[in-house]
Amino acid sequence: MEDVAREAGVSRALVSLVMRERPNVSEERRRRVLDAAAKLGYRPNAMARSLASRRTKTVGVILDDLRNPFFAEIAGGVEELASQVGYQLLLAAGGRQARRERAALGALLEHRVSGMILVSPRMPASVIAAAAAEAPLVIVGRTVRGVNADSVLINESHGTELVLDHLVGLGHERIAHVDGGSGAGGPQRRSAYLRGMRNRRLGRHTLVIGGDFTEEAGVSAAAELLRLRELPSAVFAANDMVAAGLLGGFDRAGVDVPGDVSIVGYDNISIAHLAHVSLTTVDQPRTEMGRLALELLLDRIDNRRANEVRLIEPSLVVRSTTAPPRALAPPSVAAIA
Amino acid sequence: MEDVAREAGVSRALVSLVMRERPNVSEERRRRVLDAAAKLGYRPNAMARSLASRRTKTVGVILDDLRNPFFAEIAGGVEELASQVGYQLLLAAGGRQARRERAALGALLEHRVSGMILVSPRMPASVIAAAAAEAPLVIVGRTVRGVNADSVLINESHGTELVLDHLVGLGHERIAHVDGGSGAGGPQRRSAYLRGMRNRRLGRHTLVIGGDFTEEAGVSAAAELLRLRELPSAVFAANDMVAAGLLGGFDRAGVDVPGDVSIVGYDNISIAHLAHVSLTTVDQPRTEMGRLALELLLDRIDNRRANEVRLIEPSLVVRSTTAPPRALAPPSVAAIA
DNA sequence: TTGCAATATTGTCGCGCTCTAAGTAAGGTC
DNA sequence: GACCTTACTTAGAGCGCGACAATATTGCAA
Repeated sequence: MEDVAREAGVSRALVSLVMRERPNVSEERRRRVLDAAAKLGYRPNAMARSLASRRTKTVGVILDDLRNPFFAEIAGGVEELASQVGYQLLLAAGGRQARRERAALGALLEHRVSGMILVSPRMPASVIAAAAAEAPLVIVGRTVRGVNADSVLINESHGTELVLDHLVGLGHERIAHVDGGSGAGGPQRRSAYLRGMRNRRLGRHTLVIGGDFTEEAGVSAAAELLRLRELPSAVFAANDMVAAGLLGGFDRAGVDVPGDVSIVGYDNISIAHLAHVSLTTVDQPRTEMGRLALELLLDRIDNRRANEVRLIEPSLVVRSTTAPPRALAPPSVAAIA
Repeated sequence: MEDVAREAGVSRALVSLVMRERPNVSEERRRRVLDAAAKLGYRPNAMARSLASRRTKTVGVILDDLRNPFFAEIAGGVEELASQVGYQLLLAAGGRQARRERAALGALLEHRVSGMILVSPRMPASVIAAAAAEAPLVIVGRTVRGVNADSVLINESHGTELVLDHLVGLGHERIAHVDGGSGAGGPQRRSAYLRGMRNRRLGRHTLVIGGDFTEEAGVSAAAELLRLRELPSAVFAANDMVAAGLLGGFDRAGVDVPGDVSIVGYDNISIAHLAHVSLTTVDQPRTEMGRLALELLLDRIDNRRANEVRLIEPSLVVRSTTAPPRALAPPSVAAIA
């Protein structure tokens, strides 16, 4: 900085003012300083700047795994806004392990991030509460009671209701659910399914197949369903990967979708709309969720104190894996023949 | 740090030694210091540490877009290794725009990252060369001549050869290519296709449809192909998204895949293996690419100077979108009837 | 003329650490 | 008893800035 000042023939303080883009610097000096900086290849040191100003222009994001498109897209939303407002992104993955998440959390706090976004954290609430005391926090996809943080939540029960409304509207009664296990949204979707079935007086048709959020779970769920005396007329999968597994499993077994059985997924991942899949599913605006999370975080960095909870409303995307059940379907070509 | 030292009844220097996990500190003192730190909620300040030590434990990654699984998976590979070796990840997306990439580059350099990984950068070579002078650099998916950096490259022409071998082996001659535009690997695949066709004396069947790496490009390519007097017997798509678009477009037009036309993709994105897609495609080990890029970078940070180029060999994954062309296929059921 | 805002300078402190150099104290070794 | 080595302390400099505060220097209007 000294050198730049000398080169430009100005004071060190003025260089600092120019670098921070402060007002009240004449255009002429600004140019001289910038030219000198360019000539000398000077680049302000973000570390020194943060140390002196006690502010960093970085936010931390902790998520499960970048290779899961759901998380990657949320991170993409955060990144997009961050780069627009001049923030850097410090990213860490916890790999579904609370231990690794805590390590990542610690590292981000050592970097004195301005704030953090935790996406579906697995850590105990106490750890999150402690973190909230050290940096502004926004939590995505999980509720943590009594923590000073904002939340971005998906209205899982609404999403599930949309699915049930759609299927019941088509005439389905025997609607099974393939579970997502303990992953983000899994338990909520499951319990919303159970509740929704009861409320529709379909409790007797309730059927939950255990699983997780993988395609393999869908494949084995299909196998399990095929072993039943009678196939349900519709299956609500915990997410699209499971639905894809179901599709594959049924396809190989010669079961027609949606003729013999309707399938609904959850997430609307990019594959869902492909013609060969064309999966009816519940859409969640992931990029917007990331964006919103950072918006809330930036507000909070600017000293807003209220704990906001933003409920994201999912929507149903009807494609071609759902149809009325066999009994109610219009006579098929085979029947006519 | 002062406070921790006082609390633990030791000197400030010792606290520093403990925090840096240096040897020659007795277990007893180490415990006392760590306990005191925990009690006071002390956390070393990474900024101050970097400033004083002139080293940061952070690496920067610049990629196109996190919402593109290809990039997200590479980033995932980088992240995985980074967290294992105690490095932080500073991530920035360039959104396919050289301007934004340069801004991200500048920001990362201001943060004095230990090194950077550029994934398919769009920036001019001169900018990259300048960056290489400021920080260790590894470039993924692009060759930049005369730059002091390591590279991780995919052997695109080998991948393309695998595709052509496969299709020609099945008996195809009229093999069209849907282009990927100027994106990463696009031009290479295109020219490898042209060369490969010529070498196989199929130059007269060469047909390139313009496109980019999107599904929409695939859909409109399908439409364009359908307007021809005669459909090619096979189509080599620039990537899986394009292939998916082709599948959709052909499906809606009643064209049978692989009966009427075979389709090969490129990338082996997660959807490719789904039963309802089951796309024959070229696989690239993305996570390993990310991991390898960081390995090279860490070597380079430790002062290795040679410019290494690692060529990643893709492999062909044959699924069900490819078959012998109609003329050579065994008589169909319809023909028998 | 006085006044005053915008512009610029000078200088000093301190952010929270690392690093070096030099020293002390204890125990172990020959 | 001289000499290590290991464990620790003391002291200070300095990393590259930002944040003042105090002071000039300029126009330009009242």
